[in-house]
Amino acid sequence: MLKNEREREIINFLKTEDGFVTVKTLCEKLYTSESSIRRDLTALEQKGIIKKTYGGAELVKSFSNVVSFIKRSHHNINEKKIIAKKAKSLLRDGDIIFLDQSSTSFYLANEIMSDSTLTVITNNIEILSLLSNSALRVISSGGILSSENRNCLIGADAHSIFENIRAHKVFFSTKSLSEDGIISDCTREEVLVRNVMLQNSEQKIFLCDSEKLGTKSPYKQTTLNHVDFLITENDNAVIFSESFPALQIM
Amino acid sequence: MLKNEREREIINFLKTEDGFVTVKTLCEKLYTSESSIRRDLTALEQKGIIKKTYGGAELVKSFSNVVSFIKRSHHNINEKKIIAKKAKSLLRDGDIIFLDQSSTSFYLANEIMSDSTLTVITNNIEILSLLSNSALRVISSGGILSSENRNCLIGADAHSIFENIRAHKVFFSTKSLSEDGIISDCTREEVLVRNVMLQNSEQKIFLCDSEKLGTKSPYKQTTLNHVDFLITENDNAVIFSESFPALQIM
DNA sequence: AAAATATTGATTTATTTTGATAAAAACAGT
DNA sequence: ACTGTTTTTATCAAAATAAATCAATATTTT
Repeated sequence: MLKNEREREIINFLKTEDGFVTVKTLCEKLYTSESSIRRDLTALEQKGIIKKTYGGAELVKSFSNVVSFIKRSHHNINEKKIIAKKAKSLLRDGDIIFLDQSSTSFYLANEIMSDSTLTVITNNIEILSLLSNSALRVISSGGILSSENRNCLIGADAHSIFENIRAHKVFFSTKSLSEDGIISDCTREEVLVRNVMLQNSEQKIFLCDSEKLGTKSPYKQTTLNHVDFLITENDNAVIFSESFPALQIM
Repeated sequence: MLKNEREREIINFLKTEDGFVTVKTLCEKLYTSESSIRRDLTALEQKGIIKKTYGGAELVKSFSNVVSFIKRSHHNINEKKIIAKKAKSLLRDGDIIFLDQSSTSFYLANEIMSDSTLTVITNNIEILSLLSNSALRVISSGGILSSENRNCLIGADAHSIFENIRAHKVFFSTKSLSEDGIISDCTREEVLVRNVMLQNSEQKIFLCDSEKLGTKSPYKQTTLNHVDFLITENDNAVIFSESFPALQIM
């Protein structure tokens, strides 16, 4: 692996992890020696992108737009990455996809960064920032920056993009999936915009780490019988296969 | 295989891949020697299309690393911060403002992060990311992620937000301001969306670090007689006070 | 067709990058 | 403050890549 390539990977790593990596981790992930990693890190530090610390490096804080989304708490990162990998396997060349405001969608965005045949439409500003470093065709919804999560766009202007584009697939995730197959979430406005995505997409793919399973949230999004794929990181979701025979579980 | 044919293929390769290829890969894919590939690469580099790196080459426009953005934003950083501070002094409580896709606007956004009475409308995704960490009311345009700069939204969906909101002030910046007062920029789509901002704002405030002074770019944005304020980091702009008596220079 | 010019790939030479090692520095626990 | 461990820095030879050179081939011009 070349220096150039590594530097990009390192930045990417910092962005998708919590803004910090150890030298060791980088060695393992990038299959290279400590020396090289250290040299890369000093180079990146001189460019002002990262800050070396004892044992590793972190993204510089001053460029909050590069870092912004890292501050947000992403839980169950590993589960979400597994789900993202599975979700990726459903994609075909040339697909037009909606990615919702969930963090799981963000990890999917990360997986597809180099699939330049795809078109991504999203209201998730973390995804927008991330994919601004890719060659993908990206379309953002407009709208009001959600006052609750501050990571997505909502309101009428957010709806209009999804109303006017027909997607092959929508990938989405919410807070809760109850035993009876009701998918629900916590904020009304976000449910509304996600609904528009669901209505205007041929396939609906629900990304659901098993922690959500068996929980309930105030605002109903949809039910599993309207969903084509249910992707979890393990096999816990098979309980739905009886009640929803048409649902494909991955 | 002929030279220009190869060059085309190389560019094509860079565009469809990750924005980076190794010399080796090119040798294999194009069935030719390292020497030829290297010669092609140096030629393409001189044309300014690619940038050679150890082991390969990358697209120059390449967004694909964060570096490009940081470089851009770091250019004349102090001047831009001075301008941003001056611009901030024009703001009143409750103002609704348009911030354009320029990096100078980004620094203004940085200055106003704690003024929670303001409403910001922008097509600059860096500003969007930044202000997602603030308490400001923020509205984003929709649109296509610009393929050139990868830092802003363009196209019809970008226009519509600015068409439907009337702002108190628009803060904007472009590549060039010539001696005769013509403000111009490099990409047509960006000029267009900025135009909509200008049309729908009461006051028009041009942020212009003095390096832009006396230069010209292909696409005309507007002229100084349509501008209310011209803000620079020093006094170089006073030369315009005679020709444009209505213009306020800061 | 011959001459002039440009392009190619092989070879050699120079430069950059790499990984290993040892010594210095930073850290953690006592 | 001392000790053992981990991490950093500095250095160097080996490996990988780039640049320069040149004869052979291809292309264009005359």
